[in-house]
Amino acid sequence: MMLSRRTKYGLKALTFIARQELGVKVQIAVIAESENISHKFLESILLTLRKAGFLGAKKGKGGGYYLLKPANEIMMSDIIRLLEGPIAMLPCVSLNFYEKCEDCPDETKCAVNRLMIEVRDSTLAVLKSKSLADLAK
Amino acid sequence: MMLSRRTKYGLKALTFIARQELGVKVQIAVIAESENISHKFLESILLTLRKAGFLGAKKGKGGGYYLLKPANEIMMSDIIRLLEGPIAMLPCVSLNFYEKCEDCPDETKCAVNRLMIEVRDSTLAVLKSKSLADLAK
DNA sequence: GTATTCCCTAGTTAACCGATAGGGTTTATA
DNA sequence: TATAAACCCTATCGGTTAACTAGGGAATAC
Repeated sequence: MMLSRRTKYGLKALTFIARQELGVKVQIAVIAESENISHKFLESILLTLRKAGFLGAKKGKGGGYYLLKPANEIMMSDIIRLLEGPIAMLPCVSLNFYEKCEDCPDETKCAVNRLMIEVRDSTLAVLKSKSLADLAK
Repeated sequence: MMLSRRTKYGLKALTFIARQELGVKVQIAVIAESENISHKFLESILLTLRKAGFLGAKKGKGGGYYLLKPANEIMMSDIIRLLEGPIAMLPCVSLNFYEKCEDCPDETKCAVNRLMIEVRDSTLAVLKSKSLADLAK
């Protein structure tokens, strides 16, 4: 139910980067200090975001991270799926990470399944409607 | 982000009980077998639900668990708060389990905070509108 | 060529989840 | 009143994961 620090830090870092002028490179150390995040931990989070294609990175002096896409095209649902995993609260209602429940013979008859589909849809409606640009405002 | 088995089993058990005639007592063993839940684990879950006032219990032969309130007065938000804990995805946006973030100097200025408030509200809207009677249907 | 900055793998520690163990207590009923 | 049925309660444990931490490697600007 809880958001991991990983995701929370990732969102904060992205927001920080999105607030810079377009194309400006931001260093891990700068974000880490400003947002009170462990440097090394943040490093691994930004690496994940880079590998997934949200961030670009430049090494060496004057290097740093920068957005690869306009902030208004980076949707919260995508970031959270990447850093946190499924948005659904049960594997059996996950759109992107579906897994059958062991204990449930027929999930179409499962009351919990039905409830969690509704929760998923309402959460997804929010996360799909919010972009990084909204966070940075 | 994920719902614990504890909560899932608890919801399934409550639904099972709610489907009985009013006042009928249901034994742990019956629910455990029907829903494929470990007997001992389910025992501890039902105990929690009883102590919180959702279930009554009768000991001895012919005993079992039964609802203390009509199913349509038992709201999902209350059950999930009891079994799972906070509905909010960050302590700093939790209504019932609020905690300040260590890393955030001012949460009114925190973009993640604002986003998670929206997620919380939309989740809560669903969970407050659904009762055990809806699940049992 | 050296300081800067990101890249990558692996390890560590603490907490937690799901489950189990093993009794104790109450109650119905013969 | 003996017995079996059923819930009550605490403790423990193995496995997994989260949140870091360590330490070096590779690219780049100057």
